[in-house]
Formats: sequence, C-alpha cells, structure tokens
Amino acid sequence: MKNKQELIASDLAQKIRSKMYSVGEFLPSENQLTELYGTSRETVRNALSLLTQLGLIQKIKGKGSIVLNSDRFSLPISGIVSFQELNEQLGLHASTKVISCEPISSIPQYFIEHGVDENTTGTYVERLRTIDQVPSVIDCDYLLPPVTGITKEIAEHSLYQYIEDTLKLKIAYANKEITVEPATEKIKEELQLDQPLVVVTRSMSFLQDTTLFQLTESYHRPEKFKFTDFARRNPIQF
Amino acid sequence: MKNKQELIASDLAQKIRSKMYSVGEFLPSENQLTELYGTSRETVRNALSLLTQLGLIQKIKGKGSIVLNSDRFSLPISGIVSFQELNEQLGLHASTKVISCEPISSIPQYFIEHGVDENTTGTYVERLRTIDQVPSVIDCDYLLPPVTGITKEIAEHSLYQYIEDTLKLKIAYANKEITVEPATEKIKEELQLDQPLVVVTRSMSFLQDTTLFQLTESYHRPEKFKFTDFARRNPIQF
DNA sequence: CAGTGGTCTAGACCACAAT
DNA sequence: TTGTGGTCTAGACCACTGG
Repeated sequence: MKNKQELIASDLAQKIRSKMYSVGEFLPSENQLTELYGTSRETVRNALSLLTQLGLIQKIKGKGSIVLNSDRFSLPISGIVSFQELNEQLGLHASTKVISCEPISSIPQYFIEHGVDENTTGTYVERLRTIDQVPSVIDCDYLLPPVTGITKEIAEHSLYQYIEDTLKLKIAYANKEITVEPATEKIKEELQLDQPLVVVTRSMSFLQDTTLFQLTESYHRPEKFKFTDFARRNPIQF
Repeated sequence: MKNKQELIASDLAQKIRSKMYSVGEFLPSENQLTELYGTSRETVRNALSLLTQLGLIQKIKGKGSIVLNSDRFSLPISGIVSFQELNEQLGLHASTKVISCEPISSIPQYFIEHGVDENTTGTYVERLRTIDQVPSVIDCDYLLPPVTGITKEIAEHSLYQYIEDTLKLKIAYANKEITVEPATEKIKEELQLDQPLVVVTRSMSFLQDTTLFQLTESYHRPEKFKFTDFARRNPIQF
C-alpha cells in the first residue's frame, strides 16, 4: 500500500466503512477529491475505479459517485480472499485443524484435465474448518514452487499472509468453479454428512507473472455453504 | 460500442478469440498499439484494462501483456450474462418454456429481507430451461419499472436484449448469492428431482443510475449446476 | 447555466525485464 | 542500455444532470 491511487482508495473505503460516507450519499466530486488529496484528476479517477470494481460505489454521469449498499461487508466470499481473511473480517467463530502438511503424492484428475502436469511436485495441505462447532469445510491445497517452506504452523494461520508477506510473491488472479457432487465416504465421514451431496469448489491461482502456484479443492457442507458475488455487466462482447 | 477504448478492446478480444493472438503469446506493446490504432497510450491502456478485468490477458511489468488460457470461452457463467447470451456463446442444446408472464403478486421473503419493498409491483416471469432434454433450471424473474411491456414472446427470447436494445436501459451491476437448499414439492416436481436438494441462486440487478430493475431466483438441478468464475486479488483491504 | 463524470491527448518519470 | 508496463500530471472537450 504505497502509491497515491491506492492510498486514496483505501482512505475512501475506510470512510465508507466507518459511515463517514453513508449508503446513498455522494462522495465529494472528482474535482473536490483532486483538491482534497492534492493530486491530479486521473489519479483520483483511478482510485474511484478500484472502489467501483469492488462494488463500493457507482458512478453516475452528471451527478457523482454514490455509495452502494454493501451487504458485502457482512458476507463476502467472492474475489480472491483467504479463509483466514474472511474469518478476521467477519468475526466468525471458526477454527482450523491441519490434517495433512506433506509433499504432494498426486493431484486430482480435475487439474490434470485442466492442463496441470500430473507429476507436479510441491506441498499438500489439508485443513478442516469448523464454524460454530460444526465441521463445515475441508480445504485441500496443493502449493507449487515458488511457494515452499510451508510448515504446519503456517498452515494453521494463513497461507496467503505467508505467500505475500514472507515470500513477497504477488497473487494476481484465479479461476474458480463450483459444483455439487456425491460425497466420497471419506468426505462424508470427515464432515459428518447425513446426506449424499457435497458442494465442491475448485480453483487454480496464479501470480502476477502468470505462474501457477496453488490448486485448491474445497468440500463444503451444503447447508453451511453460501457464495456471494458482486458482478458488473461488461461493455464488450465477442 | 462506439468509443475508441471499447473499439480497441473489442478488436483485440476478437483477435484473441480467433487465435490471431494465442494463449501464452504477448500482445503488441502499448506503444505499438498506440501507433496501430492511432490513439494515445492512455486510451490503449484503458482498453487493455477492460481485457484484464475479463481475464483475457495479464499484464507483466517490463515484459508485456500475455494472453491467458481462457477456458472461459467454453464455460463462462460469471459476470452478468443472460441465459440466452450463454446459450448463443456456447451453442447449448437448450430450450426455454415460459411458465408464467403476469403481474407480480408477491415477492420472495429473501428480497424483503434485503430491503425490497414487499408491495413492489412489476412483471413476474417464470421460465423452465431444458438442456439436452433434461429440465435443468427454473428462473423466476421479477421485473420492476422502468422495465415494462414484457410479453411472453420477449420472455421466450431474451429479456436482456429487450431491456438494453429496445428500452435503451443501461444494465450496470448485480449482487448474487448461491446456496443449496431443500427443494419444495413444486420445484421437485418441475425439475423432476430424485433427491431433496436444489441449488438456488438469487440476484438483485441494477441500472447505471442504481435503480433496482430485476430480482431473480433460480433453481438448478444439482448435477447440472456449474458456476465458473474469474477473480482478481484486490490491492486494497479495509 | 454550472457542475458532474466520460473520453482523450501528450507528455513525464519510474520500476522492472531482457540483452 | 533498451523496451516494457506503472504511475502521475495538466489540460481539453464532450454528454449528462440539475436548477
């Protein structure tokens, strides 16, 4: 967090969160913000663009930038956000139990079908997330080099913090998929399911240089699963 | 589709789709694109920014803009895209049967809990989507003014095309939620389900002036449900 | 009409990658 | 060192909103 546009965006986001700017109100105009922050209009516009992508504001031509009703502060799970980050943001009564933390022996068929080399090496981390005393999610992560040096302690805390703060790697983007599938016996047991279906999310995450660094397979107890998303209509079609 | 940045973005997107620029290759540099399109660098950068948000490219400092592996062309369902648009893009063997097209009598509790007036008026449209002869999705839409004049014919074809092309309204953004719930008897029957769970997606869609114009509740046959998403890590935290 | 955001330009300097 | 994208500036004109 160092350049001007991110500083401005963070400052505005904080002021929105703290209700200094409330839902339905307009932010100061771009010209006013330009003076407030002592910068150029384009820089202010870049900052507002970040807030727009996050779904915090909507810009209306001829009027201004209006603060949107973000239930998103209370129940977000879209974007690339780690379980630990969500946990902190939402104040969940959640705990993490590390079940495995060992070298990868093999990777799931799904990822092979999506172009990942079946002999990929790295670290396998399996964790059980318990929310309000209910076993709710099993996260199976395959961390690939350059993500190395993972210990059980790191896996208990936050992989993303380790990757970004300690390894100084820049997480950029991910492809995700959500399906509903019959649970295996192992999953049924670990989640103590009383019916046959489980929600499965699979994702492939990449660094800014497009290096694949993480494969994730998560199994969610259906009645505990909720995915929320903010999406914008894209102006370009193909 | 009229301003320069969208023209450039569309042109590049088309060239990526047609493999003129292949996955893993770099686009021409920003300076080259500036000359190619006879415009300024900032305009080119705005165009590339659109492609970046779509997940078509990744920009790497010091190197260039690389074309990403977009399975997204083959199985996209994120963003705000209508069933009809998906159908056309993917060439699905899908059909739509309009079950209802009438004034709204009441709206689901979920939307009331999310701040929608329970006495809202408008048009209720219920449609059954059949894919490969299997009844797969029930879409229940509540269209609010200024979206009026909906007929069964429009509902059979494309609501979004009607809203954007005929009514000239600008669709901006939506909040979506995905959960898994016990199916009601009515849903079980209409989707011919042989087990008790159904995937439910609920969304509230807005115009550029932040007017709420559409509520949607969709029920998906679990084994036919697949949600795919491209997400970027956001630089700002709160 | 004045004020807003949307688009576009022409430049500048920086950090980074490759040679 | 050269070329790349990242950041930032100062200005211009447009389209839209409101009084």
